[in-house]
Amino acid sequence: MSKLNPRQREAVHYISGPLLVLAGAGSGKTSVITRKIAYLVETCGIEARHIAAVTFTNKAAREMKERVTQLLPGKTKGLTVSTFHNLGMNIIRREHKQLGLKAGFSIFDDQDSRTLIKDLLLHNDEDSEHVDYVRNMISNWKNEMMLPAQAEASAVGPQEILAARAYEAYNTHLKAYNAVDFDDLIWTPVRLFEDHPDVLERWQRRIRYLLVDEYQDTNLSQYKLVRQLVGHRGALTVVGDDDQSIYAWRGARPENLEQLQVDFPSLKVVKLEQNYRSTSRILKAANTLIANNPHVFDKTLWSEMGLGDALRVVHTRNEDAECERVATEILDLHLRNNIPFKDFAVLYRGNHQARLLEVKLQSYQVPYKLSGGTSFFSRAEIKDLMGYLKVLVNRDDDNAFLRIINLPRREIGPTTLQKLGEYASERDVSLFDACEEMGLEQHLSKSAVEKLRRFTHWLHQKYRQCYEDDPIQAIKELIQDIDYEGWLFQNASSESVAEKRMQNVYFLVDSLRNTLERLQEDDPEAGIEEAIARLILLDLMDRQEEEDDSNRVQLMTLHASKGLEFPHVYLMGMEEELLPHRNSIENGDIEEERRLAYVGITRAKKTLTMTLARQRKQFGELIDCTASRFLDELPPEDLETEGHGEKNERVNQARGRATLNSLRNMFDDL
DNA sequence: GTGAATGACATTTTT
DNA sequence: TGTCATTCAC
Repeated sequence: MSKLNPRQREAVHYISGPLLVLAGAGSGKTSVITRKIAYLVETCGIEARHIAAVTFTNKAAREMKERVTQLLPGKTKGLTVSTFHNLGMNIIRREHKQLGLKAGFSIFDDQDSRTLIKDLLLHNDEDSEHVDYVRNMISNWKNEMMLPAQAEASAVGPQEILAARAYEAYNTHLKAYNAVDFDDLIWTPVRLFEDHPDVLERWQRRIRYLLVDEYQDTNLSQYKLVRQLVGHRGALTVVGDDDQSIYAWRGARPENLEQLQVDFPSLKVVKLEQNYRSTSRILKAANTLIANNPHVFDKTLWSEMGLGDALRVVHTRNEDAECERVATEILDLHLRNNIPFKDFAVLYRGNHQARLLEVKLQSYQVPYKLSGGTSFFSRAEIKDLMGYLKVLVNRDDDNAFLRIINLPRREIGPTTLQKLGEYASERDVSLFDACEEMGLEQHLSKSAVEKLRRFTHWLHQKYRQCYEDDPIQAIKELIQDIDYEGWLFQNASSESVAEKRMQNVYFLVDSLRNTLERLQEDDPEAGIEEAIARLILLDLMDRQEEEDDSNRVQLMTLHASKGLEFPHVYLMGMEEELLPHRNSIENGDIEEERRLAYVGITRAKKTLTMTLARQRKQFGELIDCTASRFLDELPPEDLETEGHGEKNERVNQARGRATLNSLRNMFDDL
């Protein structure tokens, strides 16, 4: 780790009051946070267990933790470096009794929420078309800390009122299921702290210095949580960049940066403007572009990384030519200049743009990694097993119960479940408990009751084994008991798919064991239910991918690229209606799109190539495209345009062919 | 329970 | 134009 520059040092050493670090892209903000933690421990004598650093992603948290551990070997015991959601979960876990939650409470992920909302809407005879709309509304309300009643009171129009009613029902059901969703993980602690100052005080005593990363991405409830934990002490450092706020559509409030000055009149502001990532020309372009947005805090990035190449703007005939160009050029540079594939990243606005590119990369056998897409936890086999685990530790989770009750087949069909559901709601108990009630026999056939009880009885056994014996062994036996492997092979399209899925299942069990072991290092009392909850918040996919540190071209959306850097960046689809996106143009949200372009540009270390197509097939129709307004906002003297105007078209095609031929020859030689 | 047929859809998605 | 999810017939 290199020496800190004066600004960075100032940010690290300032501890006498609240501090806002405006950290431009690539200005070494992670270094500042990690060094500051080390400084607090070593120089200021604050124990690690009294320090908390909060980030948004697991990846950032992991990285930070690793770097702190390097700086402070053996002195990080008890240090909290976690995501907002993880912190919230820990608070809820410790205080669950006050909150009316039972120990093994379930955490509903996006998909679980969706399913529940869908059921609720159908149940009320509403069309289920608005599921996503309602889910978004509920999430927004929760982030804005509005209860269902408040939401309904402030609702405008029938659609919103409907959504607010669904919100009410949704919350009631969550409660009955002994479950919380992602948004609750933040908001529930906030409400708890509001109602119980004594509890808050306890947590304030525990967290004596708080550091928050990516502060521009905090929403209202996260902001509130930060304020509560900090109290009046002002022992707070937040790091953020208003120019990289690209999640406003998800409730993020970049205004929270400005709000700090209001909340803490003594706030000190430090700007980090030296960039250690990109060449001057790339930074100049980024600065020029973002200057078109209004700013509360002005900053200008500069670097000592040399002038660098001009930014290239490549016009192509259509999206096919665009992808072809990117794919062949990467392969060409790889073969000719020996540049490893992992030094390239291709960024785009929407996931669909990756499809054609994938085809092209495949045809040239260029290895690539597509990030985004289905996460580990949305995979069916993982959801299945998680369903079992959830019911195992939380019998009230009807959602999980319904997922697994007939999987694999136990000959328990919809009719049985319907009747069971009616009986359960009549008796006001969970489905699981309803199975065991004596009265059930009057509502269901003898054989149906028996099938249900065989299931609950079996699960009870597993439960006992979990808590009296080895939980991991119990889970392994559970998987064997239901012959999940057999079920996978029976249902998968091919053997290799089934094998892959079974591997995922083993991977999950393995991760569970690791998580449990690590938890028990800190707290020998930690049970399997804590490990399960922890796992839901972790994206295992990341780690699985990271393990094979492969040499592949990185493909991702602009959003996903935030926080990363690559020597050579391709920015595809620099067109009006794509970047800025059509919807954003309609809503007038150009500024966030501009920040998105800014984020993309600032990912590049050495070269940046922006591509666009003259024509693009959209929904089966051929559309003429206009170059993105953002291209006009870049300094022309730093751009090198290629393929613009009809005349050059033939030259380009010829060049494309020549490139291809030379590549073919090289392949033949190999 | 499965497969074909239809129809709606088509931004971004840290947890 | 592809994709997906739902639906219907078997």
